[in-house]
Amino acid sequence: MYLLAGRTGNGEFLVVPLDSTGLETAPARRLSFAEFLGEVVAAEQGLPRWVWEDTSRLYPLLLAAGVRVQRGHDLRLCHAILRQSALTSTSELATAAPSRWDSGPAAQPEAPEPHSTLFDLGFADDGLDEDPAEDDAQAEFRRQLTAVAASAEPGRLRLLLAAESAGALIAAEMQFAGLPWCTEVHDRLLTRELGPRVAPGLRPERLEDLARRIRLELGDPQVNPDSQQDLLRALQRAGLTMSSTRAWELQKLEHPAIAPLLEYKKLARLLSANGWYWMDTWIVDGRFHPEYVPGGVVTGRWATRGGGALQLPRQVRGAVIADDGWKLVVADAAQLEPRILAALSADTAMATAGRGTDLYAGIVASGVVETRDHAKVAMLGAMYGATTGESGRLLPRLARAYPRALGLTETAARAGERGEAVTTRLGRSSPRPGESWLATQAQAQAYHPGATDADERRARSQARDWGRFTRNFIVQGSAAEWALCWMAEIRRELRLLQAPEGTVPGRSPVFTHAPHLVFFLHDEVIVHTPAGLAEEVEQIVVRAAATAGRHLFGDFPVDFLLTVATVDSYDQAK
DNA sequence: ACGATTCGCGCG
DNA sequence: AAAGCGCGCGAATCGT
Repeated sequence: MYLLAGRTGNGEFLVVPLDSTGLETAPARRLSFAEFLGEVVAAEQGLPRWVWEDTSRLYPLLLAAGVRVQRGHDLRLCHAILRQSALTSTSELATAAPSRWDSGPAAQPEAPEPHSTLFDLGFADDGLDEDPAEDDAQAEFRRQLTAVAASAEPGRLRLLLAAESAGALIAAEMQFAGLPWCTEVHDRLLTRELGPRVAPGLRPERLEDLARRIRLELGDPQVNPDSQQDLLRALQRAGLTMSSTRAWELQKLEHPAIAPLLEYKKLARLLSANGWYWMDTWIVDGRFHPEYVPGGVVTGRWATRGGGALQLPRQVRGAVIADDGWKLVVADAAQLEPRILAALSADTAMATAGRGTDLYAGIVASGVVETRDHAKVAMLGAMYGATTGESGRLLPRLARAYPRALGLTETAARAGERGEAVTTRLGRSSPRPGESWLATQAQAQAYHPGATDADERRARSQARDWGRFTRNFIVQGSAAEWALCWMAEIRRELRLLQAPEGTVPGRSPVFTHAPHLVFFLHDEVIVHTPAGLAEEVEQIVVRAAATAGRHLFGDFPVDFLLTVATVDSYDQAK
């Protein structure tokens, strides 16, 4: 059963029961927020799917009131998928003129203030926009159901929409719960690396020392190591030939200034990206509450807004510490993208290489290449479109051993070079290139009177760029789908784990008493769990990976191996 | 003075 | 070691 929910113009909530085609089975009910909460809790007994416009705007209100739901359908996210998908390209939804449903990803009215966001604003705040007429949402839902039903792959699309919507619920829940963060440990780490905290704008002691040494070794008392051009000029004056100040270029050089400079760059990065200012801004009551943006990346991966949650450096992961009596279960899908590629292309040889073992090691064991590093760099090259270097040299050997897998990436690349879209396992299609791309291609056609050699070169290079994008899209996007299914399954099973105690489904202090997801990083999750349940959580996470594999690829025999660890702090994992 | 762009680097 | 994909963010620098 579906329950359509939304807000009316005057702050009331509307709930409409719908049948499987999106038609109402009972009149809409107008409810106060308190009534709405009661309705949600009561309805959860029947495991409905909540249909609403935007999970990221409505669900935080429920979470703040202590209410969770199990299943959802996010109209905004699902619209974006169906609008673009090659599987639904002839549907009314895809062919209609652009509407408000095409306004793009989560147009946030204002940047969230870290200290006054969803966790404490409650629902008295009127800053939220009102949902427009519910008719509109219902009509959109019906268009979506129709588009899916008429598509060539309704089963896959249904799974994709369910997974995307589950992701939206999880994203809101993870932001609400937050990642356990120990500011004392973080502060000690910063002090050990940088020296005692100083006022913003000043260099901590260690950085100041290093800056002094750099100036001394370069014989330039003025040079500012924070200024790239300043630094580049000073390095060139010291006789070093280089075109940038990138760390990997510096590493190749022999000069007494290089070592302190590399150290300076590392520490300056730590200070500016995850220093005391970051800590004060983003850690609230021992929790890091990043804002996740499901569907924020073209391929279907998540993005985040603020805090750089998806770039948490290994350096500071020691500050992610489980509460007393709790543990972190950290799980990482091993060589996810190559495994996805093997399954996508039904390449049984590649799947066999990864059966029960590190896939790169399996490639070595099959005699395709000599070392694990070679296997890895060659695989990445195949998925990213490398042509030169080590990776380019190894590719032919990989192609001989795994013709189906490599054939799939090549086909995807050729499609992109022609300006065509490619589609993931569950039905997310890549965007078409823009007008300027098409214009450049047309311009370079041989028969075009104005075309020059330079035009042609530029067009070919641009076509190859787009080919590398589509080549990667199909793998990265399908891997993102697997990860969504994995996480949705973990969430579902965690809920069953806590159910037997006679709790009310919609209302339970999950985030203080029961295992729950607290972090997601493309192919990695963290569950915060009471220590006594950690073993069961590990089993759930492993089982969920196998289930996700079956959901996407049926019986195709590819393993999705995980590295799983139960730890007290994030840096203890792998 | 201030918004947009570039560089460099963190993550997968 | 680093080029081939996808990102976000901060500081310096550019452009107005």
